[in-house]
Amino acid sequence: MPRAGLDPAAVVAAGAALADEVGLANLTMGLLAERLGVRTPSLYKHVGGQEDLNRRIATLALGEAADAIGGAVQGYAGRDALAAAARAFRAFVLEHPGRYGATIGVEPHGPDDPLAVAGRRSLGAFRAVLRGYDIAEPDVDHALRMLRSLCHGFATLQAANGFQWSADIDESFEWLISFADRGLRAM
Amino acid sequence: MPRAGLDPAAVVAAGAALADEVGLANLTMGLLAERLGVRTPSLYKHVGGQEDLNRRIATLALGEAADAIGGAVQGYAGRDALAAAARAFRAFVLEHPGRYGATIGVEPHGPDDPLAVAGRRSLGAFRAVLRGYDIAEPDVDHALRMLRSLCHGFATLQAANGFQWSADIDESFEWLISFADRGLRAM
DNA sequence: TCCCCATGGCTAATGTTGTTAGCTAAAAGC
DNA sequence: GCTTTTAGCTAACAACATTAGCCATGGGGA
Repeated sequence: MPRAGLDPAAVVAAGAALADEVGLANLTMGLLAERLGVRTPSLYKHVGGQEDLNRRIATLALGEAADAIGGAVQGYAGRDALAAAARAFRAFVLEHPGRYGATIGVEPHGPDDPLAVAGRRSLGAFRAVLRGYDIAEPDVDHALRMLRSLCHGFATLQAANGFQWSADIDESFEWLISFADRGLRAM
Repeated sequence: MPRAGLDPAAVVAAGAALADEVGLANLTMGLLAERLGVRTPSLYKHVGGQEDLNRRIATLALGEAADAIGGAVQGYAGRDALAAAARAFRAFVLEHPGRYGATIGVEPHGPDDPLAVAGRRSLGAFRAVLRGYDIAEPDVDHALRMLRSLCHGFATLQAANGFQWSADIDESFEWLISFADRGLRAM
């Protein structure tokens, strides 16, 4: 019985990668165990179960998304920052649909939940973009929600193949960035 | 053995209602059968299985959404139409989170799939709103995708309790409608 | 160096859920 | 009234998540 040398982080990382490959809905404990060269019940030594695994994948994903967006925005402001953030977000969702899907519908257990921390961090990356615009304080929260809805909606619709008809999707996304930029500058 | 008098439509309607009650993830064939006063395997006389049931619920939901939005828009144009459509859409998602959730990630099997027909119909309701603005033809598809992303993103984020912090959510949504209206009028 | 014990792996077993097979009685058509 | 279709049933099976309980590994202390 040679040891596999697993730990929670390795299990979560493999779970996230597998979710991206086969889709979150097809991520099964048995499949993940097989991928890790281990029998299914062994996973329970590292994660609490499927719900806990999903939570941890979501936390990982939100942290990675925050890094990706934050990194992309570095050195830019205004329209350039907005475009960089939006593109980085969409790229992340399209490259990692499984782990991003894990973030939908999970709620933090409290303000100290790592999930909540990662969520605030990724929100902060978007909030930084808004500092490049001249937005009155009471409007900032609304603008943030608008940006988030726009990016989340577009990326998830595309990931789910929700855009059926002809027009080019990349072009639509660039159009959408311009639309948001014009609106924010006009405030 | 008295007959229950079921048919596919009744099963799908009950499934949609149950999904709204307990959440799509908790919609189980056994629970639905119990709700209908029937044993689980009997459901398979009316629907092909869980995937088929989900598809049919999605089709129902898209049709209902199209009706709700189309009805709300009647007699309005421009900003009023946009606001009516957006509010009707969000109300539908919040009142029927289960059946709306069923629409996410399902793909039509072809252009004649009832799912595709219902999808085009609900899209048409949004497209009608855009006719009240002066938008150049090549921009219409992009604007449509923008509207859809905005409404879908906002409604699903709210349904998943994705908006944590303080600001009032209804107020944010109204703000978002104004934002979109200003942007569309400025084209 | 040797022992010990915490721990990560295993097998076996259980409960839940989706699904199929095959039977039977109720309805519907002639 | 007889036949045919069919909607319901029971029984059974397969996949999956999870728990219980066993045992070997391997690191830390005597």
